[in-house]
Amino acid sequence: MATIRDVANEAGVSRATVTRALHEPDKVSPSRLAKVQAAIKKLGYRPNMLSQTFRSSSAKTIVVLAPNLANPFFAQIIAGIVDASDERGYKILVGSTNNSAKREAEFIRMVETRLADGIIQMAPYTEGETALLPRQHVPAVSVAGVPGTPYPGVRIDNIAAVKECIRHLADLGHTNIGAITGPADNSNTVVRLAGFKEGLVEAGLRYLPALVREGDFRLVSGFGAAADFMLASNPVKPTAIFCMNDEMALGAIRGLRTFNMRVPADISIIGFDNLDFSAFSSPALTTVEQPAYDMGYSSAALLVDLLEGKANNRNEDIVLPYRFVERESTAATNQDQ
Amino acid sequence: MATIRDVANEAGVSRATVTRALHEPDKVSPSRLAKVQAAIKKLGYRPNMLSQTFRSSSAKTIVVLAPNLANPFFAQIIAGIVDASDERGYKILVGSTNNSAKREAEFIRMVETRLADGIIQMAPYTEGETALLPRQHVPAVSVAGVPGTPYPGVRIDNIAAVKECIRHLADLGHTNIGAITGPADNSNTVVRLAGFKEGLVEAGLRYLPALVREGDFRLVSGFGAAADFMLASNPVKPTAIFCMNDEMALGAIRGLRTFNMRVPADISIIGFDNLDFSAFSSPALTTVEQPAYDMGYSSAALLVDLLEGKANNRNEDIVLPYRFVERESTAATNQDQ
DNA sequence: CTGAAAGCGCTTACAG
DNA sequence: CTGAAAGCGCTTACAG
Repeated sequence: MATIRDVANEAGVSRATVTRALHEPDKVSPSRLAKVQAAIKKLGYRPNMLSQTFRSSSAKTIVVLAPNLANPFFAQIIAGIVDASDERGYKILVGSTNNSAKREAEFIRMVETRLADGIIQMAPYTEGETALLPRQHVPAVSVAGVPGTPYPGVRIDNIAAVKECIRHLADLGHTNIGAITGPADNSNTVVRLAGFKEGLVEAGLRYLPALVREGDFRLVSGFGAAADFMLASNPVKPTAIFCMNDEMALGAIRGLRTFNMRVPADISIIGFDNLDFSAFSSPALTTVEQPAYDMGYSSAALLVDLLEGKANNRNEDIVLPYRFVERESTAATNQDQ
Repeated sequence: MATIRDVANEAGVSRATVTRALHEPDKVSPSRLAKVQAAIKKLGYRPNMLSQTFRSSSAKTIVVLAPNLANPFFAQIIAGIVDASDERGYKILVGSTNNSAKREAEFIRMVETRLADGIIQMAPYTEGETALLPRQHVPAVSVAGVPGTPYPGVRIDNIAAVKECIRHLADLGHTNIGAITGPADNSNTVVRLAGFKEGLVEAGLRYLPALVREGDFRLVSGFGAAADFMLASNPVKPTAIFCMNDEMALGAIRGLRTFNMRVPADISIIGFDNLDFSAFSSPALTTVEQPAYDMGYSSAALLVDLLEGKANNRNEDIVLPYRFVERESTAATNQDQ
């Protein structure tokens, strides 16, 4: 590979002049500029970006910490992050933590060692062994998280969204409203569960732990939780289930079908996220739309602003609007029951 | 940030000794080693990886070129790529090309400028303006592509897989078998269409262009194509449709429902990929399983082997086994028709 | 085992 | 506008 020295020799100028021709061409005399450009072309010169990056000690790179890359909701967010980063000239390094504190620490170290400039953490966990990031002095932004992180985030108002779901169900006449949650230590689970309880109270309903099952945000866990509801000895069965994401809702619908329960005739199901699939399932899923792509886009834009000193560091969350989407999976209580 | 010089001063040794203490500790006397380690700890020293990377002129980074990051099939592949890369000590840079040759060129340049060591291209396009990569001298591997790329790839035997789908349909008594394809210029579309035609021939059936619709691999396009079949003036309607991916198949099922067509009673549907969702849809989708995660994992392992000279460069594809998965969306032809 | 020196490829004051 | 020099932080022969 040709270096700047080769170009300088070829063009008969100094290396400094080559640099200037590259970055501040108007500060170079036309004749030399032409010579340099000819030399660059002749030699097929490309600046060594490893060197540039080292010199400027900025990698122009953002690490995205994702708990689960195969999750389609996260995939949407990442698509938004990548587009915003591209526009701002930043590269995206993917970090799959698998909820391991050790893995997370490695990525934090990448920022400490200048390999990356900042971190976007998707759906950060609550206080647990995976909550390393807050303790480090690393530029960070969370996306699809919850209030109260020590760094700014881009999210929706989860509490309000969940309450709207419960109100919808209560308005349809449901009194035994169940829930399928995410992992108990997940911050979104905690917040949405709070919203669930508040929604119940506002509807004049009681919170019954027997009507709640813990899932892991994946399809199968929704299937299993639904089956568990059907098999439980508890005589009180939910006539409606709020699921903390669409995948579990879709899994639950399928699980219910195994027990010959029709959705929504026998039982109503609500999801959360509004995946593309949710509009095309049978029945189409009633859910809460999170603007995943926009959330990703905004989080990257926010982090870049922070890195470039264009945003105040006041640690305020950007709260994007959600949208309640009523489709076919919810209906009035079945009078036969 | 403390540098190696600070550590050397603090420990009272030379910088070379610090480097050795870091990388070849057994070549350093125990007493100095201890001093260096103490200094590192005291100063909280972390090697500047930008500098290390520059010195060794290897970024230990792989660029993943993805046509569409939000696609769940690709998300699975990426998950595999990331895991394999992590194990081998490589980082993953995400490149969203949006099928733009200009964008693709930028990522190729990253390799040329040493910012990355190689490229994994997902589902590469055929000869078109987006087929820049083959012409460059850049270490590359394709994943989920087709035979004939100028660099090695990890894929399944698409032709055989599609033929198995058609045979399944023919065995069920279908004679009017339609197809919903991907974009016409997509290499997977081209290859699977060839398999479709071969399958028809082997089943003693004729290929009818009127029974083929072009989609774009997304849900809505499957929906639209199905609607188009129903609305077409052509009296010959398919009694079974082979869809080139699961998303379009799921969209098609939904579209058919709009016309009161039941799957599989009135019409059979086959997908391709076997997304998680496909097992949980109603009806559950008959499809071809591509080992997406493994394909991603293998492609990254292969590229790293290539980069490190551990694989011969003979440009042979790794062909992973697919699996035909019969579920509920296919059935014998409806006798009423 | 150890250190002084040179160098990776680029850019940034500095002096002219 | 231009070039010589110094330096970013690290590592690699080289000599001892």
